[in-house]
Amino acid sequence: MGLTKSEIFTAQQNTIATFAKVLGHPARVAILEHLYKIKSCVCGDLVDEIGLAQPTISQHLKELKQVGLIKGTIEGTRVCYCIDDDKWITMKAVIHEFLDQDLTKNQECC
Amino acid sequence: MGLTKSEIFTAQQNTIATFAKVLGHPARVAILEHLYKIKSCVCGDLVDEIGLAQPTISQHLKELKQVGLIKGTIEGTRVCYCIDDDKWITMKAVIHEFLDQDLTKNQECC
DNA sequence: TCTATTAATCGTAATATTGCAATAAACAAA
DNA sequence: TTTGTTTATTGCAATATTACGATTAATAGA
Repeated sequence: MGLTKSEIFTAQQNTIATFAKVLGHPARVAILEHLYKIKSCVCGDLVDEIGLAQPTISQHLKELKQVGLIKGTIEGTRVCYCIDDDKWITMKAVIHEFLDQDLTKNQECC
Repeated sequence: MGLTKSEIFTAQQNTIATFAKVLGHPARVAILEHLYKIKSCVCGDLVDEIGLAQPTISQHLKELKQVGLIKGTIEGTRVCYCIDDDKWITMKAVIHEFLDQDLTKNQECC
């Protein structure tokens, strides 16, 4: 079907999945890494930096913007993209909480 | 195309994306959470716990198994699934490293 | 052996994702 | 106004994902 049944999961589970999903493509990982490295950030730079066509980059930026991880400011003909630090911190907290579950070994089976 | 151009990204970027992708569905998040809570872990339990059909759960388990996050041991007619702690630790390290990039505010733009 | 139980696989339908060429939109500068 | 620059949008093709019914495979137990 290709359609996720989000209703049957908790809000937390859906939140984790939403953040993880957007990180689930190397281009978006690369974009975020690049936005961290440089201070002034423009889409054109990203097209050069990453080896994908401009519409493709634009689309990945859109997805990152939709979950709120980046924000874009129009500056003339250019758009200045940068990471939304608050959202990044939220994502970090959500994913960390999930990943840092207690590693009590399940020795009873396996 | 639907086909990710992994060649143009670094191994680290691809690794992050691979782990994130598998966490990018609430059912798989729920499965992992459940496997953490209980010690003895069986596929049937998961079908009851999560509200998806048995073939669907089986498919999600397969994806988790493919990235190595879980392992299954056959026990009679049942299969005992549990988290591969080593792989979990690897994933944690990889994702933490990415998420904990220095939050040096990009005040120069935005 | 026959039956029940459990999980994997197959097949299929619906939808989503990835990628890009072509085009549009928005603005700066000549 | 015209031209160039930059980013977004549209439209499309190819592939991937999600979900499930039907079936199969494997084993336990009567």
